[in-house]
Amino acid sequence: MAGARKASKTGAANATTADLVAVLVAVTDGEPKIMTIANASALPSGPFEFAHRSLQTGLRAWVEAQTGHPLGYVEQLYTFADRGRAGDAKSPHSISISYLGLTREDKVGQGFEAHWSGWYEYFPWEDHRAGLPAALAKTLASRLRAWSKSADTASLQRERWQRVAITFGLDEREWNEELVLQRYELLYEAGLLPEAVRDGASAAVVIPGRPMSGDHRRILATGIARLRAKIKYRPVVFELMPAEFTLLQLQRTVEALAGRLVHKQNFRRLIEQQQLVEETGAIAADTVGRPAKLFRFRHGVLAERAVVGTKLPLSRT
Amino acid sequence: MAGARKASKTGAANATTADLVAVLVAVTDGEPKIMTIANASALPSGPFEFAHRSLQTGLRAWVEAQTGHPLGYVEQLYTFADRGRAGDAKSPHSISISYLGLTREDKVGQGFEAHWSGWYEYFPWEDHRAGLPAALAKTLASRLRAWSKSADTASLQRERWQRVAITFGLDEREWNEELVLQRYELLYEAGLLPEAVRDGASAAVVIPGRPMSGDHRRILATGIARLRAKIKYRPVVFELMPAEFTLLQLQRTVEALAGRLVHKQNFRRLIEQQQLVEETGAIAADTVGRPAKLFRFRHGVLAERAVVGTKLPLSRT
DNA sequence: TGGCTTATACTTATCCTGAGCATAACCGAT
DNA sequence: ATCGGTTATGCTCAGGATAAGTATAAGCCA
Repeated sequence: MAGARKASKTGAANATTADLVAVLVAVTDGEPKIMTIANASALPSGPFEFAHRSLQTGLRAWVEAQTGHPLGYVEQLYTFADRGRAGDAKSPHSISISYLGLTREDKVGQGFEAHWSGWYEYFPWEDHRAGLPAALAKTLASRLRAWSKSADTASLQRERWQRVAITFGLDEREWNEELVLQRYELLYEAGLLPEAVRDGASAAVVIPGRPMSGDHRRILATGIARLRAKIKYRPVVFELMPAEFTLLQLQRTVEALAGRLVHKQNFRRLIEQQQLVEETGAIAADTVGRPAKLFRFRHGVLAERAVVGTKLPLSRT
Repeated sequence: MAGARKASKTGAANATTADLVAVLVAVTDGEPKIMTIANASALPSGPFEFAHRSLQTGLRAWVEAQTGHPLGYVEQLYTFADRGRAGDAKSPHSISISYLGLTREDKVGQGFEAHWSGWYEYFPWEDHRAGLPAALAKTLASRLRAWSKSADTASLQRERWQRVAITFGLDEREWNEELVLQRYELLYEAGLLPEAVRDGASAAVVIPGRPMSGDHRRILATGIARLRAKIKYRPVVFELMPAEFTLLQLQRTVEALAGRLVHKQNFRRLIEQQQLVEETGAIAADTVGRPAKLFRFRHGVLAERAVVGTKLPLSRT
């Protein structure tokens, strides 16, 4: 290794600061929420310090200090450097290491300026459960078309529109709920977000959706995308559920995260055939309609199976 | 945000150094290779510096400086802090940000101490294409069983063995090629790797497989795992292929990465039905047996489709 | 009791996957 | 020219998974 570093002008001059940022998610009454601070304009975060034994313990310390909420399930999201965007070429590099955490919502304790905010406040265009509100759909499409048209050459214009159509599911294309980050970045590039204007884009019209400080809305987009992808192949939804739940509650949680509706009967079949849950024997109270059986997550599956599916035609011989 | 930091004891004392590490992969003649330096004992790496405009440009600069090889396709892998393992509680935190890169192998230029090493040298137990060599299989199983038995209580022993059986596909379980990192970590925990002994494990017997300095073998495991997962749902294999190739060459590359054999006819069907490739019209020369058609990657797919499949029973209404 | 709501069971057509058989096209040795 | 070896390529077939919808059950309330 020593040899590997020869070309480096090493020294304290290259020190950086590393920030830990948390996207902490819960779902309550069919609405996905994220833990926010600073008047709902930022995610819980803080610098990685000496005292922290690891990145995760550092993150846990910050989240607890800022929100009073202990972290349960956590996974790393992405790491990025903040310069270029901030524009200050002389400041030391700053790195953000982001994490996704899953819990159940509970009261925010006294003395904390934290609270739970609905994530669709920040990404109204991501909620397709009831179809996109006509007004928003119209605004989006027209602004994006205008942006496409503002390219210099005809071929660039076509290129831009194709990208728009794919990421937003326009022109007969399917909506793909996982492209959260791509949509955010496209909107940023098109100058349609307050963050873009803040960072120096020519002040165009801006689109509905609450901004956040720094790169936090981008980090949130990364977290939503990861979660939407992950619920499809790992049983992580259950981190967001109470100990006992009905299949409809489970379905509503999934729909809240995915931003789309699922087919009820087929959803049940999927859950049951994978043996992810077991009946508790109890029946849900306080419901309209026929009462539903209560289920609990079969924690055994975590031990029994490692992953689900392959997409390669493996050979058995 | 300012308010969010109140609890912090800020100051230069919390500076860290960030290292960029590359897992640069190529496949030649059906063998996966990685770019190594320092006598094949380390991955290309170097500190993130002032001069670097972004993490990726920093990485590219280091890899080119150390190996002469330009980076093509790159994606971020994982970020981790090095302390605890290194044990030095007083040194400033050091963070490693790792990346996966894909290319085609070519000559390493004069004056570079870099070269391409087969990745199965570091992970002999990961190559299941010809079935695991009987000797290695026997060694592994017996050492792991011994480790399981060395737990204190009977229930802990069972727990350990269940973990072993799942990650290594023992006791009638299926081998899962994606669990590269889990297997590495289990072997580390069991004290069966030179790295574990180096880091202070009681010096037990050690298992075949070349170690690397620092956390580099762990990073490599992360890279292999990511790549094995990714080839199943994104057309990244083509980054490793020449411009024109036969379907068998493509298959051999996939098999090399996955460490398993695939069913030939079904593999072709899969590739063709997804319309990932198109015929060039040419025919492969210099072959035994019936000559094969040459294909090229249809770059169009990247634009046409964003992702492949969902696992949710989406509703159409 | 009828109407509303949600739960749950089944059916049907289609598509995807794993596995294998059969044939085609080339080479080299006899 | 033919046979055997080798790889390429086409095709079939059964079983399982999926998408979509129909039908029935079991509560509540007016």
